[in-house]
Amino acid sequence: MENRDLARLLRETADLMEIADEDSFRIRSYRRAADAVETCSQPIRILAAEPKRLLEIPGVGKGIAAHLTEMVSTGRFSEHEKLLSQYRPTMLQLLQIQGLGPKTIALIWARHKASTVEEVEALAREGKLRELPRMGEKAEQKILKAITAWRAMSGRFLLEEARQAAGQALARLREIAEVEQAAAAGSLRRGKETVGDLDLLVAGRRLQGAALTAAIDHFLGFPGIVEIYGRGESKLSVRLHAGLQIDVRWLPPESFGAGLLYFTGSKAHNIALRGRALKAGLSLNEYGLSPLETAPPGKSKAPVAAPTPRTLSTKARRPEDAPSGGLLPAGAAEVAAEARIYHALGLEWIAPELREDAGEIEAAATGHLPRLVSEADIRGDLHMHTTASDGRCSIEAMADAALARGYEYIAITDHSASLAMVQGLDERRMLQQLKRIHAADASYRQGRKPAGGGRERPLRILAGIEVDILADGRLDLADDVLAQLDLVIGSIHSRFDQAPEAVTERLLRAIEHPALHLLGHPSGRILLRREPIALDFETILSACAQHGVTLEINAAPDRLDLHDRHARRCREAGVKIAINTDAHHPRHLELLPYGLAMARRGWLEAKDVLNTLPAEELLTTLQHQRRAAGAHS
DNA sequence: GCCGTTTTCGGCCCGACTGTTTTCAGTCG
Repeated sequence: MENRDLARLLRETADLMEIADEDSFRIRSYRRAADAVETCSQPIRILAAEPKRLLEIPGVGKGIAAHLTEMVSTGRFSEHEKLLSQYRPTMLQLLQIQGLGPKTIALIWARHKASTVEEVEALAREGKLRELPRMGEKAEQKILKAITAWRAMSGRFLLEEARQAAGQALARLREIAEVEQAAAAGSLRRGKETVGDLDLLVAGRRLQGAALTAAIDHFLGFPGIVEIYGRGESKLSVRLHAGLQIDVRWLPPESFGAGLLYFTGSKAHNIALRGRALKAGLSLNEYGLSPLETAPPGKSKAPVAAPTPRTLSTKARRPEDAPSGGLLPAGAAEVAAEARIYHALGLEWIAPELREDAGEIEAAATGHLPRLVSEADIRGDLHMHTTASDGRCSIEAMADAALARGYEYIAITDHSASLAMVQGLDERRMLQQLKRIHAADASYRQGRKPAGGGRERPLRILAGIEVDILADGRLDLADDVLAQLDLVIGSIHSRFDQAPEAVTERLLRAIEHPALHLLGHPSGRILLRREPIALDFETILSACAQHGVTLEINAAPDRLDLHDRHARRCREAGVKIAINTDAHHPRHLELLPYGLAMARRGWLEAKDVLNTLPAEELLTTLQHQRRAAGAHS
């Protein structure tokens, strides 16, 4: 059992304990232990050989250590099984439905013996839920709506989960000597925020006959595989225990570029490309680009070896400029293979994130593709938490991590008091925190050596806060304190189930506040559990333009709450975007590629992004922004 | 459950918000 499996079992047990109405502190211990196990740098199954070493993990005591030892040695967890026999595994799904909590689930189970989404849905439709205490027609409707939203999300996986699985599966494939090329295609490569299944492509000259059979057998030894859907001439289809489907296809080496292009999609992009090929008398499929059957006599049917058209030769992007921001670093050879096809169609190579038939083909034909923002453009992170609220580490630890990444600045933005669960900062504690940030800034701006080596560099540490936007649009921290901060992020932390008009109104009032710099959760869309709310985004956008407020792309994989089409509208409206990781731990800075993927899908260039500015320019911009807003109000 | 300790128990996780109330339970972050 890997750490992630152990953490999952602990979390599921905690969820079931909640339904069983057990002690909340005990439940919290299970969740904390799950976090600790998941982030533990060493495999628990190794540590478990010496039980003392398990106790060294913070959050793991005698009780949890015994549970871990049981899981590692027997592959089972008796406490988990006991709760499951008492309740039902499907209740874990019910917990994912917005508005359905452990108490309600326990009540529905006690009264109706209903434990599946379908059963609860039926009860709601029959008007039977309203008969339960403290439930009414409104609550029933809300649950039905939440079930619809849940259905839309289920069966899809967060980009992060898919990328991890793809990384492991690709590593397995690359162990095979005959595999010369291997890459992930599909929506993962396009950087979509959720992924339905994985498409992996492999190619090798000797990958046929007995060698192919042996290669497939080797891949089937991949530990996560629980089911084989199909094993055919050109494709293998399996399912992992988490439910994710992986399709592996093998292609002739000369078709690898065409295959990558074809299986990366999107469907709309492929259709448009094929149309363009047809007009040029060519046929495009997953094996290559070739002259049409009906082509004029004399033309061979051999695949077109496509030279770069002269008209594009000066503008064509070098493939190495292109790879997608680090999320899935594509090999230069693979990109070059794709580029040959694009060039043969009179197009520049198009970054996978843009392939939606949303104007990218026209732009590629005329040399007007955006120069997409990339990891190297980002100079700092403007949204970070520390132990002052729910972060795990000190200001200095976060600063060191930023320094190691080569950043020029960071902003420390802990939660404000309304987020009581994490002991958010009230005015008094914010002022104390401000002193600490100023002290750290004074020290780091003199220059520090990054932990991993390298020359001494200065780092600016900005003082900020993530304030809560209350239901009436007020910010939950006094104006005189807000005025002392470099950066104020406003986020909504409660009641996303308000009517969209009410949430829009709430955001508009916050945008008008002279101290607000950045709007978090700007589209009311937290990926993990919700469908987008139908906010009046255009009105929000023009208010941001008027008041100089920047919108945030939150790179945490379960956030990404600014949709790519919103990002693109920001660009058109001249409203800046900040791409932040919302880091609660130094490691979270590595999540930047997820935010970048969203930004790139929204066609953003470096100039559209606030945190590509050099430190001094950024500070000036933030100060100016406050003055402009102040003048307005 | 874990943690810390003036060591074996007491503290840890609470405010905003809604829908159902007629004073508050349940959910969320």
